[in-house]
Amino acid sequence: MGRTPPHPDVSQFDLQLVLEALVDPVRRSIVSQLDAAGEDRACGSFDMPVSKSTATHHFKVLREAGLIRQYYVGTSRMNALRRAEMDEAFPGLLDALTARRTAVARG
Amino acid sequence: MGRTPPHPDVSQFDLQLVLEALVDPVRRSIVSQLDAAGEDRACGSFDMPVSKSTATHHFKVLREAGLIRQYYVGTSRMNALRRAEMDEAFPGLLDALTARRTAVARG
DNA sequence: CCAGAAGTACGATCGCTGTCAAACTTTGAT
DNA sequence: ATCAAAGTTTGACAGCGATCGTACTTCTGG
Repeated sequence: MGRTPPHPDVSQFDLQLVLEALVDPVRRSIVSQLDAAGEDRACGSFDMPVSKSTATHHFKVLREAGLIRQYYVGTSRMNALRRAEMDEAFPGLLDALTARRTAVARG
Repeated sequence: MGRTPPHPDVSQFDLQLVLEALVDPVRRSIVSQLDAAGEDRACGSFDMPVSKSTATHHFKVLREAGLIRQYYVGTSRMNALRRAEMDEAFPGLLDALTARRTAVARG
C-alpha cells in the first residue's frame, strides 16, 4: 500500500520497546548500516541473512520502536534513522551501540 | 557449593549477551537498584515480582553477561555491579540505561 | 497492457526463555 | 543436634518471536 505506516512520536518512545528492537543482531546490524551510511536506504539495499518476509518484520519492529522512519519512493521503501529523536529520548544509547563493533550474525 | 561462581573477564564481555541480559525488565530493575544503592546487596534484598528460583535465574544471566559479580557472605549471596568494567567495555551503555528520566536536572 | 521489481500479509513452525513448585544444600543460630 | 534462612537445582510448562514460503499488492518501464 502507498500509505505511510504509523510512526510513534518522540514523546511516546518506550525504552523497553527500543531494547527489544536492538537486542536482535539482524536489527542492530540494520541500525548500524543505516548509521554508517549517513543517508536513507531502501529495505533491499541492506546486507541481511534473512528472507524478504523476515526483513519486513524486522523493519516493522524498528519502526514501531521509533528507531527508523519509513516512506515510499516508487516501489522502494526508504528507511531513515531517527537518531536525533532517539538521542533526545535516550541520550547516549545509540552512541553506545553503534560504536563500530558491528558483527552480522546468523540467528 | 559455597564456591565462587564463574565470572567472565572484561576482555570477554559480549555485547549480545549484555543486551540479552538488559532487555528483561526484571533484570534491568536489578541493575538499576544496584546502581542506585551504590553498595553490594544480597539477592533477597531486591524488590522483585518473581519467585526465588526465577530470581536465581536472573542473577545468573546478569553474572554470565558480566554485569554483576557475586560472592557469598554467610548464607547470603552478595551482588556487586561491575560498572567500571562495563564502562570500559561499552562506554555510555549503562549510563544510558540507568539514567533517571523522572528527574529534570542532570549534572 | 503486461512483466518484473519491491515489499507486505498471512499462516505455520520451532526453539528459546521466563516462570513456577518442589526438593535439596549450605550456613548460622538456638 | 535441630531448625530456620537463603539460595540453588531440576523439571515442566506456556508464550513469544524469529524464521520461512506462498500469495498478494503496488509501482515502473517497455
